[in-house]
Amino acid sequence: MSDRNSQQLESKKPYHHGDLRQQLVLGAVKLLKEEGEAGLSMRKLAADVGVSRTAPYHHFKDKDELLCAIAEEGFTRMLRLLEKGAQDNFDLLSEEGFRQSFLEYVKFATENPEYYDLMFGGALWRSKSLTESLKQVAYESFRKDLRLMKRLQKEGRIRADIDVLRFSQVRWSVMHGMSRFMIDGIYMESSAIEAMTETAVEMFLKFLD
Amino acid sequence: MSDRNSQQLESKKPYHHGDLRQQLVLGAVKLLKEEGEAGLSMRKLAADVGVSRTAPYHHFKDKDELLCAIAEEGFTRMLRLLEKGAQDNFDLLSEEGFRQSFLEYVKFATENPEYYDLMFGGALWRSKSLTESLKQVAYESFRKDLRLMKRLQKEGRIRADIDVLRFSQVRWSVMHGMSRFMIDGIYMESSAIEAMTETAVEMFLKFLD
DNA sequence: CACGAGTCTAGACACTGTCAAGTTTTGCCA
DNA sequence: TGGCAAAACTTGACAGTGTCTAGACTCGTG
Repeated sequence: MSDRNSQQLESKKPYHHGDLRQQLVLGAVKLLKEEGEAGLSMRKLAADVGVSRTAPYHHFKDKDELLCAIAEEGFTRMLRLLEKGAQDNFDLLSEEGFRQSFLEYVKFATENPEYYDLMFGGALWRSKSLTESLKQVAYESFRKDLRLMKRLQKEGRIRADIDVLRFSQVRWSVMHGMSRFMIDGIYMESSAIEAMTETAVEMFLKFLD
Repeated sequence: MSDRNSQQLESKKPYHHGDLRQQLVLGAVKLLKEEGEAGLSMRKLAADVGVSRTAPYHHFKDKDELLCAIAEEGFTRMLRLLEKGAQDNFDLLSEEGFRQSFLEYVKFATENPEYYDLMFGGALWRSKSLTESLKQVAYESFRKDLRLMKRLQKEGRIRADIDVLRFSQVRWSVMHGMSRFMIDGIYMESSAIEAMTETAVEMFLKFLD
């Protein structure tokens, strides 16, 4: 009884347990962080949160749907971070701005591999189990980047003969490739990040001239 | 009895079943191709090949060790392809050579996702279960690329002030990022490959001038 | 010809995702 | 206020997974 009350105090409990959905997502991220992808099971998660094995299925149709929810949160987190960075340093195509945006992207990826894996991992995208809302936020991210590039081109910061769609895709590919190599432990020395970024930035800036 | 004999004819059978190891790798690749990563289980594989569930464990300590063997084969396949390409078109840093090497890499990745996933997937690299022989062939691939770049720099095809290690890493990152986006179904239109490659090639060539 | 190594098998265990059927709790409306 | 449908939760069950152990077969070599 006192358990119940204390739980009611620290988080409003609309129905029985409380906001289980939120707690499941949080708990899942924690499990992923601590034990990796293999360590996240519905049953262990349920036990961790303190409900029966099948309780999560009243909030998520699937394990995939849970993973989609995490990925979705990942995207919003990332967008928040990148937007904040963009405000601090708006001139994306200055040498410093470009470098910063690159480093911030890879930093997010390497510091939040649990999220990044789900956001850009084949597990979700390749199966058709992509949640509609995840699709939306993901595509919005891509479109947002594209819009930014178009604006920069309109302002004359990118040559008119460059296809901004392809430019955006190539830029994202470099960042993605570097991030994946780091996360997956193929390039291991994190010192490489800065050096590689430096080379990449030089390349992009020279291309834009 | 006649089964045994016919099998003996089409493949030498040193012990009981025959070269189970090879057949397991082959069968696993087939399963991966047909049903994806989730569709490959030790038990199903064993049934497919026609042995008991635990038979594979006499040839591979782990499921991971099986996957390593596949990844290893993937590397040797890829190296063979790329080397053949390099012979046909030796001048890697000509516009056409650069384009070709790029396209060939992405082509291999998108046409053999079962291999590519295991070769560069976090599943194997992040866990410490990397086979020694896989590590060797993988690192040899990276070193090979680096040696090539060094040679090109010595020949004056790459400016002396460029750090070839970083150059090689960035180039590989773009190819890897593009490949991953395509394989994972995030960029879907395969027509994008050529357009993106075009942009990337322009960029690299301009960088080298 | 026997024996040990190499190869395969059946049985068992702990785990997984998820379905079906039942129980409790809640919000809402008469 | 009472009652009821719906939402949230539980227990039980099933098929599938990786992998361990103990035993059975078969082969090359002594």
